[in-house]
Amino acid sequence: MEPGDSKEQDSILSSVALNDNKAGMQGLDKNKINKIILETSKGSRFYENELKKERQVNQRIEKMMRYKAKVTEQQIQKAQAEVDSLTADLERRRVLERVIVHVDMDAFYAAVEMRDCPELKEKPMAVGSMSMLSTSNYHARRYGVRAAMPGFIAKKLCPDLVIVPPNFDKYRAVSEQVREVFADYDPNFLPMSLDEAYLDITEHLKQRQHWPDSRRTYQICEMKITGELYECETGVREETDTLSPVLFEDSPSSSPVLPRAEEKVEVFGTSPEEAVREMRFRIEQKTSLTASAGIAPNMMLAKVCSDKNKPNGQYRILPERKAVMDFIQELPVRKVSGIGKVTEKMLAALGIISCSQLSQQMAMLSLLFSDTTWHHFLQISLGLGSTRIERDTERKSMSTERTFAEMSDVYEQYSLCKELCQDLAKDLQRESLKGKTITLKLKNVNFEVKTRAFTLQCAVCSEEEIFAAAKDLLKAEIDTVSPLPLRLRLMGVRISSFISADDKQPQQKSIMGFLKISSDGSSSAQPSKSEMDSMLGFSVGSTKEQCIDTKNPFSKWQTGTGCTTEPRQQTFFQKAHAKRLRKQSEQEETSGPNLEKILESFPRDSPNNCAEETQTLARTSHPPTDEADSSLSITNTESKARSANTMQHFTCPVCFNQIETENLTLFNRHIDKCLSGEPDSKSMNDSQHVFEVEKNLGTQNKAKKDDHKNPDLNAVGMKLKLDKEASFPSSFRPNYKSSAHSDCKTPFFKHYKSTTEKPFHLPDKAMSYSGSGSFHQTTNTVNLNEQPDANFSTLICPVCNQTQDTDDLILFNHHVDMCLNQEVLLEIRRTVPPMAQTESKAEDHGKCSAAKGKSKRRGSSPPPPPKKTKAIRTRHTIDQFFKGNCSQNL
DNA sequence: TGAGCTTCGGTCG
DNA sequence: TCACTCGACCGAAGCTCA
Repeated sequence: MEPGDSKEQDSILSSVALNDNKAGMQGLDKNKINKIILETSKGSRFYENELKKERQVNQRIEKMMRYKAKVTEQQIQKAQAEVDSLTADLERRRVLERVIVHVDMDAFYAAVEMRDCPELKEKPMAVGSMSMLSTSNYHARRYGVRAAMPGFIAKKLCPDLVIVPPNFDKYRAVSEQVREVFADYDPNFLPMSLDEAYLDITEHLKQRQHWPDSRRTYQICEMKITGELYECETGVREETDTLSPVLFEDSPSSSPVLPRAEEKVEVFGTSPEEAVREMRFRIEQKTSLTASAGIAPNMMLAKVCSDKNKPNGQYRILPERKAVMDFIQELPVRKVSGIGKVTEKMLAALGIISCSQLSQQMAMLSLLFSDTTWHHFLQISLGLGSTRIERDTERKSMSTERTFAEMSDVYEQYSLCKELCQDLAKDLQRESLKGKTITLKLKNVNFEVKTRAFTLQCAVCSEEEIFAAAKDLLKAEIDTVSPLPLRLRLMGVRISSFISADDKQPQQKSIMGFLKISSDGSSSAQPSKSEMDSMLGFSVGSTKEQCIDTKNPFSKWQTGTGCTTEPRQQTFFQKAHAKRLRKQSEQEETSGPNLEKILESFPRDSPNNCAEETQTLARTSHPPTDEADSSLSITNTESKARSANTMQHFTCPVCFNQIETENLTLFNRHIDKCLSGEPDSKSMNDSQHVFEVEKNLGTQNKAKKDDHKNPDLNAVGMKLKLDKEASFPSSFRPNYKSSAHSDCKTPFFKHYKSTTEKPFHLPDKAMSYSGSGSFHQTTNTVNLNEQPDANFSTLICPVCNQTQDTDDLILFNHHVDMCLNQEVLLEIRRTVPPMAQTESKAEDHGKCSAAKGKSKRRGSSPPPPPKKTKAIRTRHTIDQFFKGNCSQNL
């Protein structure tokens, strides 16, 4: 089928056409509305992209139908047996005892605006903008104007439409009032958004049976006339005719008419219907807004029911199997939350429109769809859903994105990326979350969406850490289309793979922990006073695994952490290191170089340089590859050096010589040469005044080494294998597949520069940790004879801090193992709670399934939703509905 | 082979 | 007057790698 084909135009209607699956939109002239929508959309890039998506769905359907045609009778019979078995199991476990209520405020945002601006009451209005509407009132819905419709199309449908910009602070305040009412019926109610919630009122109803009438009696002013608690809700309007600003004259409400002013009081009964009517009455009294509700034995049904008599109505399914099945039989599948237009279309292709048809073809569905999907279908067809309202379900990801007019300017793109990371970091910190996977989402001007992600080895939460990752993903995309500009219309940043609360505190002392010498992750080349203090053991240090360092001019990735929001504890190795430093410090007070002086030999880096970094990257977005790979991490400093147009002193982290240059590319080359073992004439000419003590130490060691003359050591020592790509253990490197700039040549050992000795001599001998407490040499061969002091190397045990006079890494590993066995175990025994203790803690908090690998995020009532309408992470997903039953039934 | 990761796309309001 | 299709979240499929 060719684009533009009339058949395809009919088809596309399902994509851009009116979705009238919403209260107040029945009986509209859909053809007329769709014609207008089509005319307005046609020819746009959006429309073209929708056509493309439509074709993809059609292909999926064709594929499904081809598969269906090949299904044999035998397969069907086998599938039917499985369906029957599962059905019987589900039936056995059917729970009808709970009374679940779904409450949904009617046209919430629009209703609030109409309440506060009465002249809007009689007009078609919507809340949103010309590009997108959040909701519309019922006058507007008669024209086909609905939520998630672009304002400009809505204007075509209804030229008189008044579009009011949203005021989320106001909606949040009203929502809070509504939630106060909810809490009286179920203190553990589950808010789904600002205007929706699930409640389990089973316990409330039990108590309610014993209440005197007086406790169920309300005056118009929401005053209980008698009883100990004489309360009057605030914000009550005295006049009845101002109570319902939404003006739903055609409301199919099944609830009794609310009391009129002259009646003054209303006594509510003890049944579920009466309790819910009372709740809605109180909401209306308190906010002057109406709500609709559904009452059913589970969440899935309650949700469908709340829509049944919308607006300002309620509907109940009795807790009997027959009542449930009668309700389900004729229910269109599209009415079920979680079944959208694509699933609806695929089911329609199989002749399935209603839930009864769903159950008739379940065997076939089990062959055509994944297990998860057809299990969902089966439960829908049986009218099953979650009977437990779980408030603290685990959030899986958090993101933020923005749509804008075309953006091709690289500088703007990086700036926006930074801004998004900032927003995301704030949200993360608000919910005390840390995640490991950073995803960049890009939508180009043709509406094509791309996501690019990578996963770090440690969870992060700060703006800098997120941006460090996101900017590289962005750079990779910019480079991909280079020299053409990346023409964007949307950018988003997402974080996922959250670590659980328990994981936030390390439970195991690892060798990795040792290598995080950076004390607080501030990671400027010049340690701060606090960092110094920390290194000297005067304050706690970080325990986090390797994080991105945006500020270190030498290293994009380095040990240490920028995760600064949590109280930090020193690892065993950090303590050992601090202890060592303390000793050295004491020694240096009388002799030897001052620690701070040595550290000053590193170039200073601005503590707050991310904006600058963004600019740098933006302006040098297409650097020559050879420069980019080795010096990306230095770009920031480089830019500053360039912009300042001054000579800067840099200390090579490999040979430790000071290099004076204004061009960091040269400095990078120097480092590369050092790493590869080549002499660098420039560096050799530069001053080498810094490490006298180190040289002395080296000389001593050399003398000792020469004494040994071990033939085995010579054999190994002349040609050591060096992992040029990473001069720190490979296991510390982040998983960075998605970026072309993972090359990291200079990190890690910079910290040791702060000491008067080289604890690992890693520049000379790169080792990687094998994971079992030992180090091993890796890959590239380097002739150490070409390096100063290259014909021997001194290894210092990271545990006991004693110099090991051997080049034999096997011997060295053996020594480290021995030390680890002794000291680490002692330390772990002393500081880490026994495993059993941790597990019992998890059990205390977790419910049912909470004792799995993942731990639930815990906490009491969440604060008002930080992100627009999202109050709690659960959504109306099929999964959510069946969660309770799944755990019970499946 | 299966766990983990990445990408795509479905759903909701 | 004009404006010209969002943002958040989750899950499945497909891929990679040990």
